[in-house]
Amino acid sequence: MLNPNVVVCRLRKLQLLVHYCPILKPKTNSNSVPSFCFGSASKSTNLYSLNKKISHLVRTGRLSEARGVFDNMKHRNTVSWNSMISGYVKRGEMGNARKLFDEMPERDTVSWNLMISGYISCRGKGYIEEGRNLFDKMPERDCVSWNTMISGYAKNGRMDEALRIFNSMRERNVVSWNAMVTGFLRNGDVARAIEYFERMPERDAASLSAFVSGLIQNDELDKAARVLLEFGYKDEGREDLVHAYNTLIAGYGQRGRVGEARHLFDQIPFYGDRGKKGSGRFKRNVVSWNSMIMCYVKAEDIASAREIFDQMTERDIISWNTMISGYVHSSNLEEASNLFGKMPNPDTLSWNTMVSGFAEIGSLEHANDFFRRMPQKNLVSWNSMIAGYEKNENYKGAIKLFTQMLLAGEKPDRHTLSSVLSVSTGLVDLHLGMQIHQLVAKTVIPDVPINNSLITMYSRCGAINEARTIFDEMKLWKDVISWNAMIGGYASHGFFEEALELFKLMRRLNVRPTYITFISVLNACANAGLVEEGRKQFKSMSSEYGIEPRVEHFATLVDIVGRHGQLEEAMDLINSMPCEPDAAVWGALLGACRVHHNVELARVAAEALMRLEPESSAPYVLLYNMYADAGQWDNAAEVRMMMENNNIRKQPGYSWVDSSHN
DNA sequence: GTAGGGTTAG
Repeated sequence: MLNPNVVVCRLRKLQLLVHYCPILKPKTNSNSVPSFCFGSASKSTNLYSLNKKISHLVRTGRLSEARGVFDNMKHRNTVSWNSMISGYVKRGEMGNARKLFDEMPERDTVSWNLMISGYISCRGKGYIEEGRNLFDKMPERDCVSWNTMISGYAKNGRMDEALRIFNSMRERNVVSWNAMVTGFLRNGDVARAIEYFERMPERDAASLSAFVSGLIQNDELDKAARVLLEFGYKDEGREDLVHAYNTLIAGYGQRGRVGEARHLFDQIPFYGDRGKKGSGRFKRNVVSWNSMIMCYVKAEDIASAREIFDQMTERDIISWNTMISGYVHSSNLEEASNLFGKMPNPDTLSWNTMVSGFAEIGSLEHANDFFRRMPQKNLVSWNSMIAGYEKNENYKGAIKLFTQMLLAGEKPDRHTLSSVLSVSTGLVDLHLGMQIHQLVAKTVIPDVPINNSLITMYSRCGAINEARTIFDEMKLWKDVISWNAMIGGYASHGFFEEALELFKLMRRLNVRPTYITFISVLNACANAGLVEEGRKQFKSMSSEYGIEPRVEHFATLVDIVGRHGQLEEAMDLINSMPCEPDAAVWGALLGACRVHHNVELARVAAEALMRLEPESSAPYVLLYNMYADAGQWDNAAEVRMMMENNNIRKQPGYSWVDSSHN
């Protein structure tokens, strides 16, 4: 067993570790530079190839290696500095970028633009202002600088500022217009996006695909389709017009409209033929095929997905990964493994798909095997494996891996933290949960799901006031899960009035309850002995909200009315059930019969239980005791005989029986 | 090496 105190102690240390050194110091690698001498003839070629090397390393995310090369260069030009700066900018390490920018001997337009872009695209205090500051100070601004400002403001939701920049530009190019259209769409202003799209003096393929993609993000799928039909031919034909079509195919797929996606996919060759001589020529590319696979995968039509996949003459890594994920999502890990074995160069994403696939179906050994063997892990790899342990209730494994992850220098994100919060909930370990809560506060901006996990954790651990604090702090940013977690927390900890009070508030605020809400509400009624209220809530479920009661709701209502002595009503309820009553339902009835000494009905309930759970001794024992209490010794003896005949041994504890009789 | 657009994993 894992000692919780040890875990807490270890976590506290690791927390400090994460807090004080979130990112490993860049390793400088002097061996990565060839040690031949730099003659004047080879100087420029060396400079060129080293610059290329830096940009390659930066592109592949190997920033510390790039820095190593950079530091060891004898001669650098502006491109060397700019490449290095771009690496830091891409990672959002503006401090490091700024240091280089300040140190570099000569800055060109690209250097300034890089810094401006880094600052203004960063969500963070003061960054946008600093970007603006540099923009204002910049000696010779080019079109890229202006466009950077537009898209930066747009990314941060400040379309008013973006517009001001746009309006003060003397010369705009197509990118300026595209950035405005994209900005409006990103901020949900479809009307103005349309206006600007129509006002554009010229449009290129990017204008069209950006517009289409933005419309789709705003759930304007049909508008997007119309735009494509209207402008798709007319516009100067560029091969990359297919981008826009690919977007729409994927958009259809995302919303389950596979038929339309397929239609568009099939039409592309015809669109391409329209302007056969000269313009308007484009054809399906690998992304079109991949998107089509994805559509079928989303629609859980794996056979069709495979058909597309098999028809492809050229596949890229995304084709393979999408197809594999299709098999993973349909729990066909055999075929997924088969494809994984066949694919040319599986990348981290491929490995992650396999890890999460096996974890999802509960094969932790296989998941772990893939996880251990993968050549390169990323945050998703760790998260998938940790989530796998958590979902399969291997909490010890989850915590162990989480610890290893922190030790490996990987910084947890909301996915990690949400998993380990669930671990705390599963272990009902308040101390662990509080530690994770602190980590949450330091690491992420809490969103609704994370707050919900916190509410669940605190309420499950009995810290109902802490749960309520989080709940109240969420203000308007609650969803139905938040309400369910809080109401459920109250109901399961004996705060029935609070549970029902909160439920009333929820209804007043027009939050639609779910079947889970009603389980808690009925539970509260049951435990508070509120018979009439219970009946009323049960009825309102279907009459007011159209939620058909499930077996859990019936079980609770049977418990409510049964315990109140309304055994006939309880039996009628069972007979009226649209689904098969389960052990919980019959158990509730049996418990009620015991309290109210109704041996006849008890026998019915007990026999049903014997059928449903042939191994369990509980119904026999209960029935025996009831007959004995009633002095019906013949019947009691009969039950004992049945027990012996069926080879049932008495075992302690029956969870479904009324707790007061346990 | 800098500005706008398409497909895959938790």
